[in-house]
Amino acid sequence: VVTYNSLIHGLCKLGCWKEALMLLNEMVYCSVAPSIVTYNILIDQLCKQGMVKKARCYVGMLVRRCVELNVITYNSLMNGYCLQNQMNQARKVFDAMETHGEALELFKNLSASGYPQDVVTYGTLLDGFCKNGCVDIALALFYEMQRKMLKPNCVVYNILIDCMCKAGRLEDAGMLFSRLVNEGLQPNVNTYTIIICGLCDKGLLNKAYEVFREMENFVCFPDSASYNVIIRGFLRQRNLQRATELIQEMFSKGFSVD
RNA sequence: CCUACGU
Repeated sequence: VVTYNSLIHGLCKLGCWKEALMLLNEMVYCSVAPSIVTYNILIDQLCKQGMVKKARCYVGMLVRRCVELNVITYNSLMNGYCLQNQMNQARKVFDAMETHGEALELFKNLSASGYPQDVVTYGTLLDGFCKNGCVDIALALFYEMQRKMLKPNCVVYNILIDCMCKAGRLEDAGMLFSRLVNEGLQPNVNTYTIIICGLCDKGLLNKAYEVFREMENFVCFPDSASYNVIIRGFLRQRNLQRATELIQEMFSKGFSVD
């Protein structure tokens, strides 16, 4: 099953749906039962490729066949709606996941109740609202998850920090960063890249460069995205000197420029 | 072997 799942995952990512479905048929033929992971891969990839409608139908079909789904299935579907900016639909999936199944009928036969929202559920919805410019709703969710005793992780903080940076609210981003550290969490490469990006967008390249150089002291080594972000920043300021220097540096580390 | 974050 694991081998089939990996192959199906790869084919779906490449958009080779025909081949993926042939493999699915083949596994049934070889009496290898598809698992929940197999279904989740199909649903997630349909969603990521803009076919939420199909994903939704597929979930409906699995439910009718009494296949046991899980929180990942619904997180994927919810993410699909977020990616289409269909936040009302995303919210409906979210509500349908409420532990105490009354919300069940809000989303016709989704049968999502009893799969309590987890940190990823919140992170997904938060990100959806942030990307749709609903910062306040996102923040409300951030507080709501804590009331529900779900500890925001680094990804959740990154989502909010990115949102603040993109809104030009660097002070708020900074406060969230402090909070992340105060909670005993470790910022990761994404955290720093997000902040560097925010500083670059504000034209604060010296500060951005400082963060870029200091992140290594916190065991976060700049990756290809970090380099690309700061190089773009310097190019925008016409600092070809610094940009060239960094391009060479990233090349020497085996990264490539976008 | 599957789900949320940075260009």
